Amino acid sequence: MIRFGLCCIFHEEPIKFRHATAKGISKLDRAGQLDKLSEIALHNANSLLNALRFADEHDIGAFRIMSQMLPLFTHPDVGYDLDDLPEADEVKQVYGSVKQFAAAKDIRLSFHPDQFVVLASPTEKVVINSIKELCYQCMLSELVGAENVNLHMGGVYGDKPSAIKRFSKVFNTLPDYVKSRLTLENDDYSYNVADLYPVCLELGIPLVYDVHHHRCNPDGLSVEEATRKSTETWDACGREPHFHISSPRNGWDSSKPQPHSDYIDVNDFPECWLKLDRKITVDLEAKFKELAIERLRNDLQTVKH
DNA sequence: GCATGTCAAGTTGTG
DNA sequence: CACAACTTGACATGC
Repeated sequence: MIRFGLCCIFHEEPIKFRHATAKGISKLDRAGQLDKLSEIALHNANSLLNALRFADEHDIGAFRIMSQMLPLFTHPDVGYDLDDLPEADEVKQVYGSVKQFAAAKDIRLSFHPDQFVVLASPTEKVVINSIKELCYQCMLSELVGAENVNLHMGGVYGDKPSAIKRFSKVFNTLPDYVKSRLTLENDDYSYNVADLYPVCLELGIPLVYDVHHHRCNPDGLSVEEATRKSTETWDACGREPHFHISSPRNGWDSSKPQPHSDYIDVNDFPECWLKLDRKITVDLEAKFKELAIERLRNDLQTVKH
């Protein structure tokens, strides 16, 4: 009933994704830049396919794809189009294999743009860059068959309702291939489920419920209530609910419960998720990645809940 | 080789 | 006011 999701990378399994720095790339001439970026893009595409094979063999039903699959794609100076890469055809072919494999094995794919993507920002330039990044990730989502591109609302700027209004306004201007993939996740400082639920319903955006963030940043809702509200937003578009879980590295009593620990403490796993009589996705945000999934699965079976 | 400092980008809270 | 935290360490440089 529960499919567990792995986020971005592996801890022990030797499947690696490569990066590039703008500084390093800038030193090359344009042809050299595209050669290197192409090489990394093809490497990462093959790693993604290997990641899905691993997932299939280990009963992992979801995988989050790292934003840097195509490094520096939206960078103002060294950014590029997929077709600029010498190996664009090979890269696209591997993406096609990824899409086919994920569909055949029912592995749910998602993206999680990083903190620089803030549609609610009052700074126009930040919004423009954010939209550019979302267009990139949604374009890639189409090629590899990813369902979700999951966002945070971002900053408050001293006035939550105004920030949410700015978000809505920008959201409505986005092209369909972007709009149809975006989801909103409650965060650990600013926006909780109570804040996001109304705007998610209004705009038809599914709400990804992160129970760890909810515990760091409570809103008066119980875990059960927040789970129900989130589930409702997924039902509204006929899709499978998607949740996140992690455990605090320094324990719940510390002043900083936000940092993630190596594994998931089975006691942090909401009992109500086990009782939902339906298929759900739970991404594990834990440093030890595939090892954490194996351990949690084991703990859930052996530890009385 | 291996150590260590650095890396495009936003926003918030802590020490 | 610098730094860590956020979905993630890897790359570049210097010895």
